Amino acid sequence: MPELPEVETVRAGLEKTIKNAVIEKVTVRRRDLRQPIPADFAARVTGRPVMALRRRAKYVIMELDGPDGVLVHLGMSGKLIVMDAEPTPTAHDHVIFRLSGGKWLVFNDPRRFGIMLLVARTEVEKHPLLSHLGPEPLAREFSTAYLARGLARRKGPVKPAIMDQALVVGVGNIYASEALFLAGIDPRTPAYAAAERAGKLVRAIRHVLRAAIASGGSTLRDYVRSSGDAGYFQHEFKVYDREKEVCFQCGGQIQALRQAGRATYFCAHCQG
DNA sequence: CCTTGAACCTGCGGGC
DNA sequence: TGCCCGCAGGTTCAAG
Repeated sequence: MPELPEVETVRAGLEKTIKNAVIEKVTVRRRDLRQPIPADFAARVTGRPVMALRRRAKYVIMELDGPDGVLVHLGMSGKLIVMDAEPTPTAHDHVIFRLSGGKWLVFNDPRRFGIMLLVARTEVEKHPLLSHLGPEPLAREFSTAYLARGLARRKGPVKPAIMDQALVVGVGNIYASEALFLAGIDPRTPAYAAAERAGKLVRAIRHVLRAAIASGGSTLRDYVRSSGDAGYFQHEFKVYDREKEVCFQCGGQIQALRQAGRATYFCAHCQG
């Protein structure tokens, strides 16, 4: 469910509402997520202030006072919601934080593909879950030359390649299709053949991610911001989830296909 | 290495 | 109405 823009929106919302709050009490209602929440999680987090909220790839890191940070991944269906009153626990509310200032933070994840772990703050980048990650798409490191090199050694189609978090992080199934449309690149193009248009693709990826962040992300089914509000970038989709609809650019028909098990949307006329 | 497909799990919508 | 199938903003693992 969440790609970089959604995770960044959640991070920013948490920063605004719970930064500097002290974690007064933690209730772990269910710990069997993609990786189990450690047995001592609540004890180690209780009593500590939230000093900063960071994001790396699709992970949120709540940095605590002291050596640790809470590493959170939302998987496909995870939510982090801040409330002003004690929540009545509902199905799939796995962790509930009571914070100073009368705030509550709820981690809800129906499919349980998410993660909530404690990691040493200085070791975050070295953690096995994060150590293989490529550059942030909005950072300088993600340059035309870098992407061209990365694409050049791949034989498969360009769309799954840009979704590979080892090449570049944060691009998921929605924004991969959208970025390729903006760059005018057919998603079936072999990655090595798209390498010559890497500059265009870098700009398209950055542009679509920035625009989506500005809109608070995309709400299709269940993604919501930490305030509980929906995002609205879904109204800006050019191709995603628009099979058989009219291409806004050429009037042709948007097509769908399946690549590496994921739905891909594109306009065959605009994307050569 | 790179690629693909299956697996993880729950809920929802469509077709019959 | 109810059931079965397929599908969903992700990641990891095995196997080719």
